[in-house]
Amino acid sequence: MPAAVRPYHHGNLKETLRDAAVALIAETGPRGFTLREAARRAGVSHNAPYRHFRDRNDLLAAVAADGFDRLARAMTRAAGRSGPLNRLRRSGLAYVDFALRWPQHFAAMFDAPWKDTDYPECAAAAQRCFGTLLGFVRQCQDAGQMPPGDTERRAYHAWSLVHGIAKLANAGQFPWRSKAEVLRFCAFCTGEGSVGLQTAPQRGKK
Amino acid sequence: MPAAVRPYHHGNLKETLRDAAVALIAETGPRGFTLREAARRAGVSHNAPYRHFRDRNDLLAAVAADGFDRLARAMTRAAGRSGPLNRLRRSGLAYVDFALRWPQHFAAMFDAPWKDTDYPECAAAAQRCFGTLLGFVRQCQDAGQMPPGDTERRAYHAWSLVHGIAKLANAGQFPWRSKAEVLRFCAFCTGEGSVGLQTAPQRGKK
DNA sequence: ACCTGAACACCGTTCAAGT
DNA sequence: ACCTGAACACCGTTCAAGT
Repeated sequence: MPAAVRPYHHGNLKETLRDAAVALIAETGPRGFTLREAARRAGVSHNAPYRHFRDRNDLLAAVAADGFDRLARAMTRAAGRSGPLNRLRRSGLAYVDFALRWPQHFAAMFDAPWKDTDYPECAAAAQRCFGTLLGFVRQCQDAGQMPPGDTERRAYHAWSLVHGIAKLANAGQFPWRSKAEVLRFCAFCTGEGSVGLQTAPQRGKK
Repeated sequence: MPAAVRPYHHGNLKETLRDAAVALIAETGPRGFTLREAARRAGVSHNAPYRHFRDRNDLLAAVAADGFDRLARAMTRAAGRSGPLNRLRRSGLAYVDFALRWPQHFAAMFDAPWKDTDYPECAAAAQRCFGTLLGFVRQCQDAGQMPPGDTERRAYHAWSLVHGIAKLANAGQFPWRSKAEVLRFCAFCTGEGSVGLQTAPQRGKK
């Protein structure tokens, strides 16, 4: 057997399996994904994956970690080089865009049970992702475009908003059918001089 | 066999199965839930459920619809009889509280694939749930506590925020370990004269 | 109408065995 | 070290059959 037919003995079976899992999840969702089918696509026996992953959840965690890396890159890329507040908003739009573009990948990142046990590489990737957002919020504060203090909480606040939009959109709970409409809604939520839901100014009070 | 031993021939097998599913999901998560185990707990054969539910997803949809009903009731109850803005905030807190108290039920409501096919009773229950929120936003606008117009979008905005908080909390993405801390964060997000993320006032601009 | 048992084609996971 | 085949205890779903 030439090496081209069996390249899995050279150490890249792990990545091959992860990519097969990504493709499989993209097709049928995290629930439809099976270890045996991933192995089948990688051209190995149904329990070869156990040489590289503890169990099914461990492979899902690898998919999730890969997703967090891609998401962080997409946010940084989208932010560009404009003012801090616009960078924050654009990264939020990129977050929602990512979720709509790779709904299954997104589900593997947040709905999988990888918090049950320890999947350090996955938690680290998620932390890097949040760190990107935190940096943008800090820049907004440094530039006087957001109130000072509570930097972490404000970043978690921004994350919650875009995460909720992404999740509800993927769950089909919004009336908007196209991705463009959802992104317009996201811009609505983060626009108008706030990155949140506006209340009327408390006139006459204090 | 006395009726007490076999009460399932009288038409309440459907509810019994749904409650068994709820309990099962609460114990092991939506993924751990199986039709066969639910049937076992209900004391019927492993395919008796097919008399009442099309398939596994159909039973999950019944669980989800039940969850939406409970959530809507919890939000209305929590709102109480104070001012409109406080009612909106309290219902948001109740939303997050519900998600933290019944994480698996909440997952069945939003992560299950019941949007793939038609589960009308589930969609209707979700709509009633959103309608509660929409009513509170409208009352805020009528009382001049939120800017007029875009009522639907503002309600979806509020929903997105609390949904994101609930989801990220249940995914273990927040640093806060206790429910009380998460609820305090939720109050932080919806407090301070806004129900969203504050940006600094655009001084000097228009 | 409602429920049952047997059957089919799948899973995840384990284990002894091969190179 | 890395991979395989057989085996175990599960699934969801279908179908002919029972009352």
